[in-house]
Amino acid sequence: MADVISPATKLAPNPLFLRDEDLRQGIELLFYAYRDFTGEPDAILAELGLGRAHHRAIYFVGRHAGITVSELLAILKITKQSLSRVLSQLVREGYIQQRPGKRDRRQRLLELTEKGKELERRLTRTQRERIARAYREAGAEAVAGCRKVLLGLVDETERRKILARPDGTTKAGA
Amino acid sequence: MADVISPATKLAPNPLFLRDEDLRQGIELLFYAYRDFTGEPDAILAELGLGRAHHRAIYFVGRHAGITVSELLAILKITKQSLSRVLSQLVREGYIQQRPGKRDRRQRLLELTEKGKELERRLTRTQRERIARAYREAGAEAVAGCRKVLLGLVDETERRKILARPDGTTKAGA
DNA sequence: AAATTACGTCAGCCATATTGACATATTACC
DNA sequence: GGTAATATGTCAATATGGCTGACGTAATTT
Repeated sequence: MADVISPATKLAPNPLFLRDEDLRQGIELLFYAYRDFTGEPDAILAELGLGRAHHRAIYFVGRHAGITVSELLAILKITKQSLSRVLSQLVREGYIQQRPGKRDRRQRLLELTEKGKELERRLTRTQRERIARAYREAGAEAVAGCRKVLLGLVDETERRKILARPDGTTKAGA
Repeated sequence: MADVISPATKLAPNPLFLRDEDLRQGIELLFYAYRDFTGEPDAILAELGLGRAHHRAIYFVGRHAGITVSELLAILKITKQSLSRVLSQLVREGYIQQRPGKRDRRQRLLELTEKGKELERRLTRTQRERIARAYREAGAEAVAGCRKVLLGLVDETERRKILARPDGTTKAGA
């Protein structure tokens, strides 16, 4: 039960659901799901001259109003230069608003403007509906299973953060 | 039961697992899982001067030996110009081999060389291990649920193709 | 006063995608 | 046999979203 994955072999007669074929199906399913999951918002964004990166920023700023730049960087795992470009465009075009932190005035706490919230809702709606449909069709039990598995795919160090994060929505820092 | 998603409202007292909060968790989980799922192979690829796009091509050519260019395009959903660059590099560097179709000699059937197979195994191994661990920890039932949900996220027209695809591995065309 | 932190920015590079136009070989059809 | 359609490739231009490295500034910490 310890060596469920026989290294570098396709013919491993693995027990259960851990056969090479099943794992490959998992890899592919994740690819297809992600591919189609991002398709609809991408189309909306393209009209506005924005890209997927903007969506991610808008999404997480909406989710954690008052988030700092470095916290956002930690979530997105990109460099500050990359984020900076995205963020400054969103500020320039009035989707996101910055205000200095109260406790630490070096910080620039981020929040969505009304325009930003509107776009966030519009973008997220398509994904929420897609997920809701999938959830509904699969049933509560399957959903619980899905969450378990997906969480297991995340780097271990990140897992705690994610579990700690939800509900900690209103972190108005100033 | 029909309008489980009340449009543009956060406070919808939805039944079950379909509350806004749950759906958002789903969105995020997918983001985190995908982010970390692609991290390891990306590092290997970077050393070789390749990118994620090369991985995808290698993966699916490995999975469907003898696949045609247009079939591969249909899976990846990118333009042929994009694929062309990736593919010609992989051929040039000896990871992928082309041979004309037997029945239709316009086709260039794709298959991995030994070098390509080696790289494919190396890349896929990290993902397979990650999935295997997640599966093992979550249990068979959760895995089944996960598959159901992820499949539900895929565009409907694609779903059939995916279900039809697995096992149809050996499509040696020439 | 000096070091560190939070953030921004400039410059340049690379990978991955796009569209549009055109070329070639092959097959299919009338 | 000639024309149309198909499978593939290619050239050129463009955009996006990452990256590294270096430097700057304001605020906080020590």
